Amino acid sequence: MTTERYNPRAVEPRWQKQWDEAGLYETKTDAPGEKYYVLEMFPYPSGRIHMGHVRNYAMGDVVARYKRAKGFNVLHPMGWDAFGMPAENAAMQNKVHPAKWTYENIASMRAQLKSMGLSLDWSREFATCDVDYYHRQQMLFLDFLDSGLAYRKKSKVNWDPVDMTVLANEQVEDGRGWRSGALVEQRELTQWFLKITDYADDLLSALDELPNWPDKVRLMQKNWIGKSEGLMLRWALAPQTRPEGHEDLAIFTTRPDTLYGASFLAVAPDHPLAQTIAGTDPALAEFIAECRRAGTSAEALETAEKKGYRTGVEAVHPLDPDWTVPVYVANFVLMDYGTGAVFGCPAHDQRDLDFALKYELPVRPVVLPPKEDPTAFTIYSDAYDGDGVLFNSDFLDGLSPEDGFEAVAAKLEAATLGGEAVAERKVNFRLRDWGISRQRYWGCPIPVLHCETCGVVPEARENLPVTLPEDIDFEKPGNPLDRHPTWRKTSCPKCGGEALRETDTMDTFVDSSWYFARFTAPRAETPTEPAIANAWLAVDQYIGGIEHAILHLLYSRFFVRAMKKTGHLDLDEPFKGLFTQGMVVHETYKDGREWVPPADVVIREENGERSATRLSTGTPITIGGIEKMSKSKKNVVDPEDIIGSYGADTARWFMLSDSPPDRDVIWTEAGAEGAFRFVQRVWRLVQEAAPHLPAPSKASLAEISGETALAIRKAAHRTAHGVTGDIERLGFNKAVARVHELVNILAGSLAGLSASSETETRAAAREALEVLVKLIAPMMPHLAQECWTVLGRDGFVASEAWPQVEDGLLRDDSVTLPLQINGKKRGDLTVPAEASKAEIEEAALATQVVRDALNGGQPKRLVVVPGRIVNVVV
RNA sequence: GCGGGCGUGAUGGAAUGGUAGACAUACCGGACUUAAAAUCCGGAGGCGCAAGCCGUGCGGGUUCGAGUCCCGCCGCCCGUACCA
Repeated sequence: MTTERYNPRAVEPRWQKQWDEAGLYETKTDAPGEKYYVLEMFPYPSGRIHMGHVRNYAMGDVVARYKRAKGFNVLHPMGWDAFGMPAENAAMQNKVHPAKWTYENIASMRAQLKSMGLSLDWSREFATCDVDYYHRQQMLFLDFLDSGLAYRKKSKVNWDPVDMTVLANEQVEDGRGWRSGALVEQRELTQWFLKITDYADDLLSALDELPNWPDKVRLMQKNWIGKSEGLMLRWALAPQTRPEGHEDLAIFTTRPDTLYGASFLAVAPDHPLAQTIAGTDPALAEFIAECRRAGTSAEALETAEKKGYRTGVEAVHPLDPDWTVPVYVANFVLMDYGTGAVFGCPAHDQRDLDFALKYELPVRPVVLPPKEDPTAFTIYSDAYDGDGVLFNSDFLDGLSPEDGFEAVAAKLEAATLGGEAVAERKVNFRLRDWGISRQRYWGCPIPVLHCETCGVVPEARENLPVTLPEDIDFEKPGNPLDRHPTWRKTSCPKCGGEALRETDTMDTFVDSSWYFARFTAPRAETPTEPAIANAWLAVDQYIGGIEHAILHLLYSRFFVRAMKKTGHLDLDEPFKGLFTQGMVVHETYKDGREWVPPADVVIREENGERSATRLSTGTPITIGGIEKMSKSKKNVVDPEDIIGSYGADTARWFMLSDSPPDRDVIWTEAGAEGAFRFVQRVWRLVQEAAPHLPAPSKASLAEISGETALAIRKAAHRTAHGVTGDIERLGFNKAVARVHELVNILAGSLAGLSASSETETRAAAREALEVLVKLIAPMMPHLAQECWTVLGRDGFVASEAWPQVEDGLLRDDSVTLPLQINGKKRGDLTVPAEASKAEIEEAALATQVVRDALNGGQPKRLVVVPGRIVNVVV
C-alpha cells in the first residue's frame, strides 16, 4: 500500500479557487439561520502580514466556520485600518505618496490573507482611507456636531521647535524629537473634541451588561473611567500672600476625612494661579517652562522626579482659621483632572509623603491603623493608606474615614466663604473628552470651515466629501494641508464669503470606532443602513489584541452611543463577546551588535547546550531573549515563507495548538514542523482507511455492540463533545490536544483495517473519520476538504453540519476515583458510575490502604465527592 | 509613577478548590533501512536500590485537600489618552 504525501502547495490553491467560485463565504442578510457576527480587529496595512495576524485570523476563522456548521448565518468580513502615520513616514523617507504606498500594501496583504484560506466575505472589503468610507465618517461628524457631541477647546501638543511640527507621544524620546533631537515643548492649540464624558456614567455602568468580556478588560475600563465621589473644597488664600484676583483656591478631594493631616496645597503648572504668580516671579516662570519641556504623556509626567515650587502664597485651613499651609506648583498635578489643584496629606498618600520629605513639610498622621498606639504611631518613609480610626483630628476623632467624610462634608457645605458654600459634593471622572484633531495629512479631513464673518461653520452636506488633495509635498515636515497652495480656500456655505478649510484631520481611532457597523452595509450612501445594522449588530465575537483593551474599545462603545443619538444605529453596545489574544513572540539573535533574523540562524544542541551560528557567514551568534516579533529586532518569521513551505493549514494549526489563545505564543521552527507532521499523519490515516470503508451513509451504527467498534465510536463522540465545548469557550489549544488524542487512538485501532475487517468496525471507522474531518475543518479547512473528498463525499465539508454527539456514548459503566489519606493520594478506587456516596464510603473503608491507615480505628473524617475524589482523614 | 495581567518538567502547556505534568515539542532507547529521512514501538519532573520523600517564581495564611482562594514580595508583559 503506497500513500501519496499530502501536498498543500497544490491542494490549498485548488480548494481556495473552488470556494471562491462557489461564493461559499459571501453572506446574505436574509439567509436562513440565526445571525452570528464574528470579527477580528482589522489590520493596519503595513505591507506584510505577520504571525500575530495569522493567529488572530485563524482564531476568528475557527469560530466563523464552527458557527456556520452549527447552522448560523455568519457574517465574517475584513477591511483595512488604512490612515495613520506610517504612510506619512514612508512618504518622507521614500518619496512615495501615502495613498500609493497604502493601496500597494493592501494589495499584497490581501493576497497573503487569501492564501490563508480564511472564510471571509471579501465582497464587503473596504479601507478607511477610501473616499467612500471617510465621506460617511464626515457625515457622522456633522451629525455629532449638530447634536453637541463635537466641540473645540484648547489643548496641548508636543511641539518640535526645530522641525516646526507636532509630534506623537511615541515620537518623543527622553523629551526630545525623534528626528531633530530638539527638546520638545508643550504648545497649546485649539482642537476638536468629542464629548465622551457625556456618557462616562453609562460607559461605566454598562460594563456590568457585558458578561462575555474578560473581567480584566472591564476592570481596566472601569479604572480608566475613574469615577470618584468627593468634595470640591475652596481654601481661602491669606490676604497678604495672594495675588490680585485669587481670593480662594478650589481643590477636589476624595479624602476630606484626612483634612487635619494636610500640610500643603499643590496646583498644576497650567493652573491660573500659577500663571498669575509666574507673571511677577521669574523663578516660577522658569520652573513652569521646565515642566513644559517634558512632553505631554501621563507616563512622562508621572515617572519624572516629583518637583515643586513654593509660591509664597499661604492657604487658610478650612477647619481652622489659625492654620495656614503653603501653596506649591508641582509637576505631578494634572490640569485635566478635577480642578488642577490638590491638598497634600503626606501621612496617608505615598506621593504626598515623598513630596513632603523632599521639601521638609510636616507629616501628621490622622488615620490610626487598628491596634496601634495613638501616642506612638509615626509615619517614616511609608504612607499608611489603609483603614482605621481618625485621630489628631479635633471633632473627627474616633470616627471611621467614611463617617469622617460625611462629617466634614456636612460642616463645610454649611460654611461659607465669600458668600458661597466652602464645599460641595462632586462626582468626578478621570475620563477626559476625546481629542480627535491631528495636524497631519493622512487622515479623514474634519469637514468644517473657518469664515471671517461666521466663524467656525460646518461644511454643507451636499458639498461632502471633503477629499484630501493629491498634489502634496512631504519635503518639509508638518502638515501638508496647511501649506497647500489652493486646497484650503473655499467659500462659506452660510454667507458665501471667503472661507478657509479646517486643516486638522481625525485621529485614526475615529476610523476604527464604527467600521464594524459599516461592514453590515458597506456600500450604503448613508453611514449605515439602520435596519440592516440593527439586524447584524452587536458583533457576537470580537477578537483582537489586549493592547486595545481601553482606548479602541472604549471609543467604539462611545461611538455606538453617539450613533444611536444621531439615528444611525439602535444599539447599546458594539461587542457582545470579546476575546483578547496574546502576542506571537520569538527568540532573538545577535551577531555582535547586529540583530539577525531567524531565517539566517542555524541552531545546534549538544549536551543540552544550545548554540547558534549565522547561516550566511558561519560566524557564532548570541541567542537572546524571547520577545515580541518586531522589525527592529528582526525576530520575525514571515507567514508567507511558512505558508509557502508547509501550507496555510500547518501555520494555522500551529498557531492554534501551542498556547492558550489569550497568552503569548512562541513561534518555533520545531513546533511548525511538528504541526506539518500532524497534517501528514491525518492524511495518511484517512487515505489508508478510505478504500476499506463502507459507502457513505450506508453504515448502520445503531446496533453496533462489538468491543472494538464501540471503542472507536466512543472515542469519536467523546472527542466531538470535548472539541465542541473547547471551541465554544475559545480553548483552541485544548481542542487541538483532543484531536491529537483521537488520531492517536484511531491510528492504533485502524492500523490493520482491510476489506475483510468486521462490518461493524468498518462502519465505526467511517463515522469516526468523518467526525475527525469535521472537527478539524474549522482549523485546517484545506486538509479537511481534501480528506472529505478522499472519503468519497461530494461537495464542501464547509457546508456540512457539525457532528451530532450521542450522549449514550459519553458514559462509562464504572469510574476510578483517586483515594487519598490525609489529602495525599494513596490508591485508586473503582466503583460503578452511579454509585451513591454511602456505597463509595463503604468501598473506600474496605480497601487495604485505608484499613492499614486506620489501623483498626475510626476515620476522623471522610470526604467523598462523587465522580471526583475520596479523602480519608485519620 | 499609576491601572491591568502573567509566572507549572529541557520547552509550549493541561488540571469546575479534588490523582500536578493530559497533549505536543525537544531528547534518549528499540524496530525498519546499506545509510539517512519518514514511519512505528517504548522511556522520561527531581532525589532514592527501594519503600518513599520533595516538587507549580519567593514568603506567609485559609481548607479534609491549594497550581487554583487570601495577604506580602520578586520578575516579566500590556496600557498610560497623538503608535496602531
